[in-house]
Amino acid sequence: MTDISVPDIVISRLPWYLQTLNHMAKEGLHTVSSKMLAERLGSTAAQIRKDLSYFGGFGKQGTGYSIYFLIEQLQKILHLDRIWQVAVVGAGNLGSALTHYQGFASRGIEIVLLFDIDPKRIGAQVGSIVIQHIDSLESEIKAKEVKMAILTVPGAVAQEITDRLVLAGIEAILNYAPVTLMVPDHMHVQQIDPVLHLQRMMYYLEDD
Amino acid sequence: MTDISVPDIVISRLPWYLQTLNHMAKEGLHTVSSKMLAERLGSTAAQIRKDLSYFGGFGKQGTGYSIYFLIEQLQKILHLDRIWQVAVVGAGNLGSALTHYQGFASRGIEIVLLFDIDPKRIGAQVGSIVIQHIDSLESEIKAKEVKMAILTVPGAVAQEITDRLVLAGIEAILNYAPVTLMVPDHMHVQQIDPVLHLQRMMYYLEDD
DNA sequence: TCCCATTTTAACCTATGTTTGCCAGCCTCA
DNA sequence: TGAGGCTGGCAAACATAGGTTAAAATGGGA
Repeated sequence: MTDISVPDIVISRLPWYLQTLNHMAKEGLHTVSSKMLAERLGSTAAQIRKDLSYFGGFGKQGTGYSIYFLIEQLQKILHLDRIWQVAVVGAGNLGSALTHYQGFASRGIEIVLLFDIDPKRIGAQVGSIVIQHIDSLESEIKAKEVKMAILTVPGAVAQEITDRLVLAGIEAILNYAPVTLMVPDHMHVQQIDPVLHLQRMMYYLEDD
Repeated sequence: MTDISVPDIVISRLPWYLQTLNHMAKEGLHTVSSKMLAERLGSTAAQIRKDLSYFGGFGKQGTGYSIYFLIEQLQKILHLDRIWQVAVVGAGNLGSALTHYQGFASRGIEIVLLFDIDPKRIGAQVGSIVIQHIDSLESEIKAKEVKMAILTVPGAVAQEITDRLVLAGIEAILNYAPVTLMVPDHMHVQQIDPVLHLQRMMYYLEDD
């Protein structure tokens, strides 16, 4: 359910703050001012203060923010104080690469299911996960009560698979397929299409 | 150089429009109304009309937009009426998967360089590209006059590599590493971190 | 040929997001 | 212990983005 009281654009910046705060913590820092954080992020101090103030006063005047405390608070806000289980649909190059990705486990994300339609791939192991046939998508997702899915199937079948994910109880989809998915209102979708991101930047490049 | 006359948020939506228009063209449609396009995209008709009107009147009253003409115009605006050569830095799972990705060639993007630091990988072929040592990054990029790079190196070295890319003449970076890159003002960076996207959606999910 | 439904366009208005300015609290240093 | 410099939080001002409305153009059908 979408909490409209905090703008989505603010929510979208919180993981980004958190990422840098974690780096700072690793560097041994204990406190940070909004100004310092802004410089590191290429943002502004006012923006960071305003974003954080939606959730309460985390800072201390004259000092700044306790990095440890702020990380803890952001994790609570974003519901990161638990492990989130995620299903990957599509075990091609990209799906396999993502399943292998080290950055998930260290940040509270666990890939627990991996599906494909190609009989030659079924049963093969990617890391510690066995590739299952897409026929068991609904039953496995329901059994494990997985709420998030990563979609790395060809564009031609992405919508069809999405419909099945919705019926299986998935509530959030990270979509790598180059199509705009049509989903019910309660669903959350994030699009990751490298081509779209590159094209956006091409606009600003000189056309030699 | 950033053209401030058209908001970046508008630019960011154009590739998305283009993607769906291309799908519609493949389906055999010839014209589309802003209303129809909005329904397909989960956007609003007014927004689409307003976005397009920044660049001129592409539509016809009573009819809508010619899909073919609109695709052509958007391609011109985004500088897609040419092939863009891109370098990939980091030939791990993700870098290799991206280099293989079929969706680039069909949309005017050509991966022409692939770098890694691991001696065991140098010389290996990924598709039609040979992995080169990162020592030759600057010389190869300059020789080929490549302006865009995809970064799939570990977070720990991402900033260092970025600095080298900037000096080599790269102007736009698609960054898959889980760090916020610090770059000069004239550079364009797009961040693709699956964890950040997932975390953003976790906020909206019930914390069982 | 004329009328009506459709749809863009452009101007305007509303809502949303960002920045600024100010104040109060906190720390440091003399 | 007191003064001065930082710093977060808040509210108001400002800028930007989105939605609405009225007018004009188009095409189709009677």
